[in-house]
Amino acid sequence: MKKRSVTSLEVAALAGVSQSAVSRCFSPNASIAPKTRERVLAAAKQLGYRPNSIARSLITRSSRTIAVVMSQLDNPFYAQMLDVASRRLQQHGYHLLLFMSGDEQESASVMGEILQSQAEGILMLAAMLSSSFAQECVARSIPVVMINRTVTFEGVSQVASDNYQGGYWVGEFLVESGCERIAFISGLPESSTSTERHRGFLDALAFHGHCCCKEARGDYDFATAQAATRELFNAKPYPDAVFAANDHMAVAVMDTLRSEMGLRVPEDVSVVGFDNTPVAAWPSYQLTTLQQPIESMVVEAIALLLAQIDSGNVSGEYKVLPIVPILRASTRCSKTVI
Amino acid sequence: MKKRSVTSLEVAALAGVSQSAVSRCFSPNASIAPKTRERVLAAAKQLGYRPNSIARSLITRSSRTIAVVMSQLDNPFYAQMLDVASRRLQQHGYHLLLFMSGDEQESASVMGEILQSQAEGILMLAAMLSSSFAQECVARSIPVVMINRTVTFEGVSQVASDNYQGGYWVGEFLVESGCERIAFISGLPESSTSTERHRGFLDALAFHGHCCCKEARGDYDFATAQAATRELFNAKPYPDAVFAANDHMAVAVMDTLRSEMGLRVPEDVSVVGFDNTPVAAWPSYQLTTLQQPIESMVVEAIALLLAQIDSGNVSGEYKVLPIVPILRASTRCSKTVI
DNA sequence: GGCGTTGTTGCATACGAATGCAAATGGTTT
DNA sequence: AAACCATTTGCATTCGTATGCAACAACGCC
Repeated sequence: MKKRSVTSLEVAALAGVSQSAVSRCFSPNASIAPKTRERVLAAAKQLGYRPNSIARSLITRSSRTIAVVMSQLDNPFYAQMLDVASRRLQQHGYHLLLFMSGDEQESASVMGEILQSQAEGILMLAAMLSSSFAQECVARSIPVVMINRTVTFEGVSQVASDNYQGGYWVGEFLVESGCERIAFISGLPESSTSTERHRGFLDALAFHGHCCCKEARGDYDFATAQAATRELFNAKPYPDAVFAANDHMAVAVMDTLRSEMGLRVPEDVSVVGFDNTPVAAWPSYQLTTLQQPIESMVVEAIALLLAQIDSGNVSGEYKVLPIVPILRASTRCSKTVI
Repeated sequence: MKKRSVTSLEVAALAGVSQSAVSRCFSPNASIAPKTRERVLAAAKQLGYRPNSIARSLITRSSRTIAVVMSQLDNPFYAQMLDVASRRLQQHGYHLLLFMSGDEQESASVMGEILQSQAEGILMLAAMLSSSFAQECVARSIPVVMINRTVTFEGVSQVASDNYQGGYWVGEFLVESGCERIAFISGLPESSTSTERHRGFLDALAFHGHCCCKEARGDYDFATAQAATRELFNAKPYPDAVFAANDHMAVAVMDTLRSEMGLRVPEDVSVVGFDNTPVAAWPSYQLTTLQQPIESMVVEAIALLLAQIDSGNVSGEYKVLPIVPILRASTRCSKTVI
């Protein structure tokens, strides 16, 4: 059935050497005479030989593969992370096995696949990890790094941007720019990013003697944010500021305010988002938002993974990276902010 | 160094059977007594055994892996395709190995990696394939399917939406809605999607006795489209319609017209995009555009791949899927269009 | 009870490359 | 020419699982 591929043995025969010699030609630091090497490479080229990395993985017991688990790809923010992760892993000579995991049960089958696949590390991009699999990974000393999801399992590493600080900054900024009735639209309640932003935000308001006048729940997507906006603005007095837990929703808020409520941004309502996605910079929105250091987060996460793979022992580390406020025209500004 | 993982041999020892019996418990349709199976599964569970799919791949000579090559993930259109592809492959029991390939030289190293990885099929999402690698894939009977990139190599399959027809529709529609000075912003010149759209568009204009008043080049991204817009509108008489080769650019055009030129859409200028990305539906844009059947394209591409893998012989097939016009408020409409 | 039939099981081998070890090679020194 | 060393090479084994084949058991049938 399957077509036989060219093996090192055939190359060896053609070059008149042993299979070992062929192998040594394709592994760095191996002892091989330049002349032999040349002859072998010529034979390999002639036959179209490529080392079979599956066989190599089996004998060396290292797949040089990292599994990446994601829950959504429609958010450009995570798509960009995947982009960075992919290029970065390629640079380090690792392959990237991609898995999408939605509900609980799908997640179980995905984790099963990953464990069988002999991936050497797992990168979770905004995806959840069940406690039992976390344990199983630790038991097999497979490092796991979660990005933007907090979890309390022993041995699981985390990289996150400082969502609390970001939320705090928004609260403080809106108060200082003179907003009085400040509303919040959350993301998925189970996502720690949303809850952290929320907590920081409320703490800042409280510190300045304010409180959050209204809250609604979104799902990080356009439609729910639109519904949330209608809910927030269903009765006067309207909020004069809305903090949405991500840009995607903030943009939905702006669109809804303008097209359905006839309100202006920022004159009538200030809007703040989170993520600094490309859309936030578009002239139509000019959204004030917080930039997560996407690239650094991914780079840091991969560094953690590879370090743990190299050292051989998994350790639950926790990195928090600072967030940068991006001030644009979707918010009133009564004073200069650093 | 490497921690030894639990093998079928250890499970066999614990269950008091041979290694073969353990293997048979984990392969469907194998001959195994229910009682033995139960005993083995219990032992496997106790030890935390998972079959090593690398060893399995080596002996069965099938990796059950598809390599996906992309050039960009910042375009949500392709991110969505990847999403669909991933879930679909998972359903079929295949793994997805992701590669990003930018320039020529990177592409060569990526293709080398793929060939070594023993992937059973290659899906190119808007990425280019060099002639030599196409040949090498055919020689190894590895099926290759390209989505939205045309290529003339023997044995390489293609799935595309009917870009020509889409472009034709736009040309016809703009003429019929009374536009007089119709401009075009292209995508990357080497992408067949852009050239096909362009060709259909020009043919339609010509058929109706019009021509394209001005053209500019974009790169499918926001910034270049903005530059292109400035170029198109640097002198009067302004175009009264712009067809951008994708939504991303169309949105950039609208933003630039509104914020920099003080022009209204669609009163002063009609704008048409391509792709029907989520942004196109946002209230601020209400972009008339053409919807590519993303899901069908990917599903079709994967069906082609798997069929060729099963049958064992690669064949260069070519599928064109119809495109659906989505009429929104970014264009004037002087007559009812189907 | 002997025989054929069906269903299970274990043995042995294969997949393709990496690598420890010993043998062989080649060059240099005494 | 012998002895020595450094380098290169081949042999044999290994990784963990699948599978053809033969042995075997259980069972019903004549």
